[in-house]
Amino acid sequence: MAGRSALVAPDIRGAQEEDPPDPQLMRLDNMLLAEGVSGPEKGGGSAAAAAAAAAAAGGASDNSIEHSDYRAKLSQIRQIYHTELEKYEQACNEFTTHVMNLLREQSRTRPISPKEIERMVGIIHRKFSSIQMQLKQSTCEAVMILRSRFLDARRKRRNFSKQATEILNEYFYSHLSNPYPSEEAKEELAKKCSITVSQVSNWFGNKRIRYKKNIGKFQEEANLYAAKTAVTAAHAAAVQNSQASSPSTPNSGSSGSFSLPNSGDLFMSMSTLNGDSYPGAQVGAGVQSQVDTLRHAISQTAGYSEAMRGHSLYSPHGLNTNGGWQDEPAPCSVTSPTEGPGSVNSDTSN
DNA sequence: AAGAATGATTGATG
DNA sequence: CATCAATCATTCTT
Repeated sequence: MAGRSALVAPDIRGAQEEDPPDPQLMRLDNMLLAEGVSGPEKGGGSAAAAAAAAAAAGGASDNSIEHSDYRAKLSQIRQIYHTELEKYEQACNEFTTHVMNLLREQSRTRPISPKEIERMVGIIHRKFSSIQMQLKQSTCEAVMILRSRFLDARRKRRNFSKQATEILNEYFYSHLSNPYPSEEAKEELAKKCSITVSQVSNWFGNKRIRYKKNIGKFQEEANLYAAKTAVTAAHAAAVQNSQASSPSTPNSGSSGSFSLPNSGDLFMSMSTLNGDSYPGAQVGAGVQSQVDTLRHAISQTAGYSEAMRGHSLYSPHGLNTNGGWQDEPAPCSVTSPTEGPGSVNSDTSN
């Protein structure tokens, strides 16, 4: 950061930057330079740059909006700074000439030595340069505040777009048994949602915690997204039997649409349905994942009754009662939600 | 305006 | 280093 302090402030136009090595002033100048406030004039491009950034953003608007906003504010500060500085210089010069004229007039009636004049001018300049220093200081302060307000992304955060949250939720609920996307998956999601990878990580971190915190709140969302992904995957199949699995009116928690007497039984029936819909052939891993999501939807809905209300012993999927997802033992093991917390691996599927 | 939702940060932990 | 848990600060919803 202290790289280009080479030609710093030998003179800034007015050039009454004092000879005394004032470290404070040096620091202020350095910072203003580094921040681009007192740097090269940079054309009149403040608005142009902001507009270009905003225009070029197009799809990736999340990051550049903050930046353009920040830059706009910064250029505003810069403008004020330059205006004030110029004003001060002008005032200084005017005042100096004024005093000089006065002295010259007085020199007729009084002998005034040039030393005295010099001293007067020096006093005036010192006075004005102290004012300049105040200006610089306040400008630095403003820049610091601006930085802390805009570069600290915690402030002025923007919610992700609806589409992005949908994509993230789809991934989360379709990988509910192990919602830990790999780096590649994170990159993919980031690209799809036009957010950064760390944002994806943040989102998953928050989601995991908050899902685990109270699963009840996420019930409808869970089976909604699970069903949605399942339908999306096997779109042709679900059309015919829309009565059975349509989540179009599942509101207000009443388990009417999804009420099922025996979870295992319904799971089986759904499975058969799924397999049936797919005309044989490619019944590979793809169908498996669909079954997975469907199973999640079903089990979630099934466990809605009151298992997790008072007692938090309802642990769906790999979710451990102690917390933490803990690797799912088998890719295909069905953890029936109606069972007690004791038996986790009910392997016998019938 | 109050409270919920939400994205980001921080400190602890293994 | 990634994750969890708590917390902050903003935005959305009522």
